[in-house]
Order: sequence, then structure tokens, then C-alpha cells
Amino acid sequence: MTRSEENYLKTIYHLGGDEKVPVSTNAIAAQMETKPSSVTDMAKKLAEKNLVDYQKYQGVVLTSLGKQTALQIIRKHRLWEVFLYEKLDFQWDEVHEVAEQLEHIKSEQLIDRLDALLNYPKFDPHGDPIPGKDGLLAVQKKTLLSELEEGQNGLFVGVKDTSTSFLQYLDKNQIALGQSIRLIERESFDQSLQIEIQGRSLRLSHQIATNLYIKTD
Amino acid sequence: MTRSEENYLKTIYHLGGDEKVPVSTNAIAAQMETKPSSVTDMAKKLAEKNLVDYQKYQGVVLTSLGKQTALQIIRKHRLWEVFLYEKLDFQWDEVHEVAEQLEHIKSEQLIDRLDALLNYPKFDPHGDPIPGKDGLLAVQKKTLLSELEEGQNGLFVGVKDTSTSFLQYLDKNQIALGQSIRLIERESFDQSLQIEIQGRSLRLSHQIATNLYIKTD
DNA sequence: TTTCTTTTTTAGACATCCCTAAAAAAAGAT
DNA sequence: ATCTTTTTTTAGGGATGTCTAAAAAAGAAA
Ligand SMILES: [Mn+2]
Ligand SMILES: [Mn+2]
Ligand SMILES: [Mn+2]
Ligand SMILES: [Mn+2]
Repeated sequence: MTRSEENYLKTIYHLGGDEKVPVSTNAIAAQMETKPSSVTDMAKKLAEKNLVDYQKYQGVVLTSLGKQTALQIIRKHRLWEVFLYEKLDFQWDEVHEVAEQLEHIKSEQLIDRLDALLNYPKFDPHGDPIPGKDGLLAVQKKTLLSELEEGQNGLFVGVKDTSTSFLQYLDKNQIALGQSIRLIERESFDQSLQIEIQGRSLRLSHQIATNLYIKTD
Repeated sequence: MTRSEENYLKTIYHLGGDEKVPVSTNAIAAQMETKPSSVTDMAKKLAEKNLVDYQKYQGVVLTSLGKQTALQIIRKHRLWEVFLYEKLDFQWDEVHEVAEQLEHIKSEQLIDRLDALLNYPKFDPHGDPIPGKDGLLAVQKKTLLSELEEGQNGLFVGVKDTSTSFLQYLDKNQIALGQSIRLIERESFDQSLQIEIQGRSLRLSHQIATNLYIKTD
């Protein structure tokens, strides 16, 4: 497996290659900031290796081998993110870029031991679940903050947008994973929310609220 | 800098590109298990980037930029070896291969923090010095065991050969870095040595003795 | 259903890094 | 000084992964 092949598999998985709905050439190209013609080339290569099913003009779907492979790369990515965050004091908006490189290191022993060093974490610093060696994901029932009802309580357990700017916005407002949240009121005009988080009262725009995952009580 | 360019620089450095004596095309090819024609191609590329001085048929010499670059890659390699050995319980014969991959990860912050996590180690698990951020090497005065005189004492501080088979030979004979050694007698017939190490008496062949570094008292 | 637009593929090319085979230069031997 | 061997370079090409431009197919609109 080349680094490029691994990156394509991961992208296809993130674009929903999980289901049987095919992922389009253009969608992959946009996500990877590359050209559709390059994607077509790679689709053929991955199909050749039985990692995706590909039919001309029909997009690609991960095979079960492709899905397992993608999950193992995601496992490495997220374990490295935990390492950077827990052991090297990186901020949660700094871990992704370096993990993009580290996820391609090939050594099963390395990942097993890293997993042990970190005490077998189940979630990465953004609240995303870490696939096991067997490729299984701990699925946590979570709701977007924007979908809570007034008066509902919950725990902030994950972010949907993991961009630096969004993560830094949360830092600036002292919003961090694990905090308890209560939806006080939804303003029907602009869908903005009044919430109470760790005792503090805050107003959040709809856009913010659609990027915070809450585990309701 | 591509991964390949980095590997060439490191190899040239190890082959003595430190001094002004040029390193030959064939020597580099042999060390890297590649073909001389590939080395010639790369020599031109590195010269273009001012990392080596190259003149047709004269081999290559690292420029000071090339030397600094090589030392930073070696710094990363050895810090990762310490990490694998100290934090992930790898054996000293297992660290090199994975470090060959990790040394190419690009993140100054990562290396700085790793250095801190490891408590700014000065030597890697094989006793090799770790270059500083400034490229300076802690030079330790050390002698090959084969060059000690009868009756001399010292500490075992490094290995010259770092092959798996040699390292495992040492493990099997419970010879480990930091142990104190005394040369009892040299057999003039085959240059084998009778030594005392940590109280135990051992006989070592000349070949073994030429691969152990001793810091004499 | 025909036309227009968007998506996808193909054709051809370029950069990197590697190879083999052959030519050229350097080094060693007589 | 000439011949022989070794080293190094050049020439040409293959694999990977990318791109642009043009052709083909699919989808949407009229
Ligand atoms: Mn990430
Ligand atoms: Mn993450
Ligand atoms: Mn090493
Ligand atoms: Mn080492």
C-alpha cells in the first residue's frame, strides 16, 4: 500500500463509503484537493487491488477489504492524535496535521504498544471513536446541539467540524469536551441558542450549534 | 526535501561525508542497496540544491547545509529510537527499522516535545550520540574493546555493529550498555579476549571485541 | 426528445525515483 | 606507455502519481 492509496481509502471512507451508496469522483477530488482525472486513475488502481468496487461513471464503493484497511489507517491516525495530545501536550487543533503523517508509519507492534501506552483510549481528542484492531467502532449515541429541545441536558462529547478556527473558537469560549450543557432557549428568528455550560451562560449561533455533539442524559 | 533525498544525505554523512574526503558513487550505492546510476542522478539533484558538492567522477562531499540537514535527520532517528526503547518497551534490536520511517516525519514541534518527554537524552539505545537542535554532537572518548590493554577497566558504552544478530548475541550473553568491563587477557593466537563483565568471566572473539565501544576509566 | 450543462473519462505529458545496457573515464597492471 | 579492469556516467525506459485539454457519458431543462 502506498501513502497515496491509503489517503484515497481514508477519504472514501469519510465520504460515506461505509454504505453501499457509491462516492463520486468529483466528491473525492474536492475533498482531497486534487483533480477528477487523478481520482479516476486511482479508482482503477484500487479496484485492481480489490479495495474498491468501481464501474465507469458510477463512482466507487469500498469493498470489505477496503473498509477494513481504511479503518486501520483511521485507528492509527486517532491513536497518534491521542498521543500528541496526552503525552506531548499538543493542543487539540494542532494534532491533526502531524497525525496525517504518522498514520502512514507501518508497524503493527508500534501501534499495539502505543495503544497500550495510552491505556487503550476509545476516543480521540475531538471525541471521534478509535477503531479497534478488529476494525470495530464504539458507537456512541450523540445528537447535534442544534437538535436538542429546550430544557434538555447533556454532555459535550464531540465536534463535527475539526478546523483550527472552530476549535480555537471553542477554546476562546472555554468550551471543552466533557463539559455538561443545558439548552435554555432557542431563538426562533435566527436559530441561535442560549445555553448554560459548566454554570456559565452563553449564546451560540446556529452554525456553532450544528457542529457540537451532545450525549443527552 | 523528499524522503529519498533525506536518505541519501544520511548515508553520505555515515560514510564520512563529514570530512572533506569525497564519498564515492559506488560506496553510496552499496550502502543503500541501489545502483550507481541512481546515485549519480541523485548526486546531481543534491548538488542543484546545494546540499552536496559534486564533480563528475569525483564523488560527493556534504556542504555545511547538507551536513546540518543530515544531522537533523539523525537527531530525529535517534530520538525516536529512544522513544521506542524507553516508552514502548521495544528491544534495542527492534528500534532501528521503525525509526527509519519515523525519522522522515516533518514537525519541529513534534521533535522538540519528544525530546522533552524523553528528558533530553544524549545517547540512543545503541550508545550513539544524539545531535542537538544546533547540530552539535556530544563526543565521548571511547575505545574499541579490542584495543584495550590487559588489565584495563572501562564501561561498555556503545556498539559499532548494530545488526540484529550482533545485538541479539549480546543479549544472549547478558552484555548490556553501562556494564563495567575488565580485560583479563588477550590470546595472541586468535586475538580472542578473556574479560570480566559485571563479575562474570567471559571469552569473546576478536570480531566481537572490534564492535564494542569502551569508555576507559 | 432534443439541447444544454455537469460529470467523468481518456489522451498525452511531466516529475520523481528507480532500473538496465552501453559508453566513457579513471585506476591499476604489465 | 599500453592494455585491462573497475568505476562512473549517459541514454533510454518503467512505475507511480500528478496535471491539462479534449472527448464522452450522464443528468437536467426546455
Ligand atoms: Mn484528525
Ligand atoms: Mn481527530
Ligand atoms: Mn538506527
Ligand atoms: Mn541507534
